[in-house]
Amino acid sequence: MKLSTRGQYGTRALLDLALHRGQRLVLLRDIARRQQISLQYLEHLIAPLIAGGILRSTRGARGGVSLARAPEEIRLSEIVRLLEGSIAPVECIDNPGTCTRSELCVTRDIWGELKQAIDGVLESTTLQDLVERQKRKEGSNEVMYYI
Amino acid sequence: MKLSTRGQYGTRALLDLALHRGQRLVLLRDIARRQQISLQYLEHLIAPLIAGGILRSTRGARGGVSLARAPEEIRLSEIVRLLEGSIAPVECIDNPGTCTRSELCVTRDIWGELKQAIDGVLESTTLQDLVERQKRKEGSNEVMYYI
DNA sequence: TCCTTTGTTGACTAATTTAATCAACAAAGT
DNA sequence: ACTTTGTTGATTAAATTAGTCAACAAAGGA
Repeated sequence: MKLSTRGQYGTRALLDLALHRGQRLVLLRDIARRQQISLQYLEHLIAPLIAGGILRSTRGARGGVSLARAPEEIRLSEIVRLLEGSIAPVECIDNPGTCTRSELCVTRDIWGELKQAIDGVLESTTLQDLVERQKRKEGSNEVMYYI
Repeated sequence: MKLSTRGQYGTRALLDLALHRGQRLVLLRDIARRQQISLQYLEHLIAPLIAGGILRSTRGARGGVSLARAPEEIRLSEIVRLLEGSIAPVECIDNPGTCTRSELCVTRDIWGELKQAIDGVLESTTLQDLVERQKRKEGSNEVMYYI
């Protein structure tokens, strides 16, 4: 039941981007530095996020990335799904055909409820929620969001 | 965010045992057959359940396994923890020291809430709940619990 | 006592997944 | 042209998963 580094890093990267967006595009290099993620690894996490319509990017000098939508419109569930695939704890939730006992299996039912519980948290949290939490958390301190 | 076969098979095996317990001990061989799990693999899943005080076993002829406690007293959270380890979706929930940013990291906070949500489902479900669900589900039919 | 049955344990292995890195490329600006 | 920045595919080392093999331990029965 572990989240891989893809989901962890990807979420951190998007929060970092949401916190640092301004007039100009944000450089992957800067996100990588602030979040202590290897740039080359981060580049590979970016691709599915662009394909999924969460990120926009521009190449070349003065290029960089930006959110394709408002942070209020980006849910954690979407980020995790794009980077990790389905969050169903077992295969047979998404594909009942993979197991012949699916129809009568009550353990399957429970794993389905588990998936709903997970979904509840991820669906109800947006990038904006994380931004606000972060600002509230660091508010009184003078700390910046990992400069 | 996947459950491994250890957690899946282990839960199925314990439910099977709860459904089939009677006067005599239940044979691992029978559980394995009914649940379509290799006996040799099942044997390895049994060990941590015995160590964890969920199962009791007797060797030799007329031997077998039985629940060490009433099914009402066995929670899914315990089964999963014994077979899969911590259900925390990221390391830093259990060990904040593994990441230097733990204190100020709001993504960590969210993964903590995710863990709580998962725990909520697993803590609130007992083996007896699964037994009742199974009986209710098969009740009107004449189907047996995977003979 | 010896044999059979049943659970226990440790060693090993093949396949898969994870977490990256290397390297060539594409596009945008100067 | 040249530099900067993102894009993509190939490759790899390490870890994890899902088992199997095989020797052993204990209980009961003949």
